[in-house]
Amino acid sequence: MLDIQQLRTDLDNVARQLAKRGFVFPIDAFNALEAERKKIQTRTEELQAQRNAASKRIGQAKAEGGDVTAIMNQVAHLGDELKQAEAHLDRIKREMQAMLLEIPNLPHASVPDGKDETCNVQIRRWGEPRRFDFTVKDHVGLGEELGLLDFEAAAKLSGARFSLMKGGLARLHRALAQFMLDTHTQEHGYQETYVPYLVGRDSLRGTGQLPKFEQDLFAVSAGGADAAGIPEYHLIPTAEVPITNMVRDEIIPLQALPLKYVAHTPCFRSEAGSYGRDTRGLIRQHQFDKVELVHIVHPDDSYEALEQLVGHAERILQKLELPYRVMTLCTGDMGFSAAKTYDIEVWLPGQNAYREISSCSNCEAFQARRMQARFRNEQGKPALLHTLNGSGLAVGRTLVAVLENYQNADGGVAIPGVLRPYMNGLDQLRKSEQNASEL
RNA sequence: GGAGAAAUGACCGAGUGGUUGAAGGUGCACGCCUGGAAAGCGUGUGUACGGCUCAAACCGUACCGCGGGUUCGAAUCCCGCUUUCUCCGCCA
Repeated sequence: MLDIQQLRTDLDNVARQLAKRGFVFPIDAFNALEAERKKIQTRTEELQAQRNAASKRIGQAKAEGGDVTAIMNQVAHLGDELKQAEAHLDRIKREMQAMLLEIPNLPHASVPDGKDETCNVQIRRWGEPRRFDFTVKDHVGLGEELGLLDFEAAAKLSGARFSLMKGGLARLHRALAQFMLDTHTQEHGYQETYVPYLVGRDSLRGTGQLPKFEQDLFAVSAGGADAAGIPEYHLIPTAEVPITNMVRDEIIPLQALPLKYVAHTPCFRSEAGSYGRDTRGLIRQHQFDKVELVHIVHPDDSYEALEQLVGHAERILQKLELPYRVMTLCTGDMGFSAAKTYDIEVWLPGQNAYREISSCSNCEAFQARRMQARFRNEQGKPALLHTLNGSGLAVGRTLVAVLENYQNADGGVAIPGVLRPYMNGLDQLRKSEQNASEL
């Protein structure tokens, strides 16, 4: 949510900045609503003041045993008008709030202009894609030929965009998540958290998924779908939601900052509107695991924190020796809540392309304002925090990257060195039946 | 799922219709005192929104879990909800 004060005083500039990300600010509607708000609020408060003054006099008169009917008559007519004014003001405030909740964050000055992902800017590259002297397979071919990846079974159980892994592959998937958690907690100073996978609407509003992106979420109601108009819970689309909302309606003491949390969770996304995209394989699933990093920081420190955050995510790929590049997203490609976003894209030999494996964003005070997430500043006054989040990393996509980058001519897949301790020492996924049962 | 109890400021805690933003205490800040500290004494100590302002001061409004209602007036009365605790049932 943007600062209403800023909208009142600097509207044209705000509208111009939002236009860069393809958002058309309803200037006229806003101004009209704001003018009405001012008028009605002034009137309402005036009436309230009259009522309060009269009531006070009634109290005094009664205490002195005086006659009260004269004042009562004076104030009698106020009731209806006041009630009407209050209702009107309430309506306007709701309307204003609804408008505010639909407006995306302002892009930071350092974000490149552009309409879509073709305008993103590469800022660095790490590692060289390996050269293969055989025809590479993609992760689907590899996983299915190993007998460890079964999309048919997943489709039978749940439908499209679900996956089922077995044996060494399922173990590798778990190993990746463990490895990421261990690295972030032991080397990068994050506190591990275990969080709910079902969250309420307030939480989703806080981080910006609601009200605008309801169709991207899965809703859950106790007692089944028939029970509900408004669903009780939503499955988290990312651990960013539960983790960041830990500070909702809180005032964090200055010396507690920065807060750095990591969680490994499944994520659930409806992928509405992505029909036909990435239909093959593990890249785009309704359910996937992710290790998520969240920073809750002092506003002065948030851009430094963003650089650290990206570095922490990159560190995972470096340890796995997977080539990647870091992109600054342009204004037109950023998510709703972000002021600045870096995407990390990993090299996938099966697609002969770099594909997103992490997205790290500074949301500045955008989420904090929605959440009323504050800290007590140097003057002892509550002030809005800045929130950041980033994948560190998407586990499923990392698994894809390992399979494709570490494949051998015989269809086997080497286990990256850092993962072997998590794999009971196994150094290779082989095309043998035993493979699965050895573990 | 059933029965009961509770929810007040940073914290504890008083307050069953009338100058209550809210007694008292703790904590915190500042001052006095002291060689220094403690104790003691004094003063102060919420947030949000709006008006007027360059700004501050000032003024107004709202806020005692949340949402409604009754009333000239609600922390206080009524209704609904949420959360926490206790007991019973069920359960990984």
